[in-house]
Amino acid sequence: MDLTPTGTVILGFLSGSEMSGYDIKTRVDESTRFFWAASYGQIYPELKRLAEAGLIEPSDQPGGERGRIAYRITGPGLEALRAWLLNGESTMELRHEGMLKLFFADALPRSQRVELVRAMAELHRGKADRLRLVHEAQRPVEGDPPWLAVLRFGLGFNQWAIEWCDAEIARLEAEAGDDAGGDIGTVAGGGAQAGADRDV
Amino acid sequence: MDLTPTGTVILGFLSGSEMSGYDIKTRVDESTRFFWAASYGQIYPELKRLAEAGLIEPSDQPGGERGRIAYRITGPGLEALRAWLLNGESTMELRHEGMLKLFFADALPRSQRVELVRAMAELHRGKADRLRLVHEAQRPVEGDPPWLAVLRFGLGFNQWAIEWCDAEIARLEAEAGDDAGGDIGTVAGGGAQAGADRDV
DNA sequence: GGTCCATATATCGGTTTGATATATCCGCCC
DNA sequence: GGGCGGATATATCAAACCGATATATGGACC
Repeated sequence: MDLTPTGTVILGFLSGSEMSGYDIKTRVDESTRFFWAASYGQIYPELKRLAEAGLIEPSDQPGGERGRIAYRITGPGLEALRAWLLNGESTMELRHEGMLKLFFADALPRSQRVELVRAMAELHRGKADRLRLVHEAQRPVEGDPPWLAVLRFGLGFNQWAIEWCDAEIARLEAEAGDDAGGDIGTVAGGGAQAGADRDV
Repeated sequence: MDLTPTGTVILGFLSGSEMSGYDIKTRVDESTRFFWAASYGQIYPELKRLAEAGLIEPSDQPGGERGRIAYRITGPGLEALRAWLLNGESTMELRHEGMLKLFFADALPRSQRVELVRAMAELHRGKADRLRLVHEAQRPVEGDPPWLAVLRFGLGFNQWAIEWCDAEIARLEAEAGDDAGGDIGTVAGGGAQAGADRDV
């Protein structure tokens, strides 16, 4: 049984406690969202598939609570989760629109490039703030659980990014000061040729 | 005319020089891939859409070179590119399987958690190495073009991540040394309950 | 009794991914 | 000159993913 990424998220959460699809989506949005998102459109079909495969099962809890179906993980489910945790694979994708813009920024006069970096800094500041809130909201726990490390990673990354942006802004402004008028004269049209042999 | 993300990548590259879909894909893979990927399945249909919208046009270069169709950006295309660059939006998505695993790692005995972090370190080391190669392959240019900043960002991020992993490994190992035998006794079964109120 | 919000499942169009099919051109070696 | 392999080039597909929204119920509050 090969797990889809969404499948691993579901099993992961269910390994903690019984949950409905709605619960899972809520928890994802307040936790893993920062490095792994999931939508209803993925979660509900995947719950059914996992149940069919016997990795999870609907918990028959008493009392008709609306249409709610809570699921719990089964033995094979736990096994599948552990197998995934230990399979040694580990992908990473970054999708960063600000970086993309910066990459193509030689179609832009120099004075406006710094704006792009400023917007990036703003973005990372926002993420860091939210993570800080989450961090402060934690009740203290003993033993430094794994998810706390993950939170530290998110916070650290965004702080690093903020510093990078600030340094870059400083560089750009210094540069603009250097080459006299470089920030007003370069502009449009030239941009179309300038990057012809761009090749990062 | 609202650009799709892939559309902006295409316009961005074409603002540098004429290219075919194949060229674009190749350039993406050796550059923007690190923070923005694109596949054939996106590029070719998007080229047609952009051409229909008049933002790019097939360049009628002499000599039948196979089925090759190179495109060049038009005036409206350049305008659209600039508008996108300046629209102030900037999303960022991280998809990090290693982090996801770490988040759910209390289903795992402590001794094995460190393996997850080691795998992450390996991943980032690989990315950093490749970026370093790209960096060294650059012919020197005057004036520090924007894409060089982007390269520095990628390199910096991965280096930061490596350091984070190394620190985390050290922490985990120290911890394992602390609570006597903590790395052999905890194990399976307990994991299923341990994370019940996980809430990053 | 009515209003509002949280809970809960379901679905949809559009985008992205990753792999693969198909075919041609070009250099190279025998 | 003939055949091989690799680079060039376009096209397509199933599966996954995303973001938004439709629909409906339960409970709280006034």
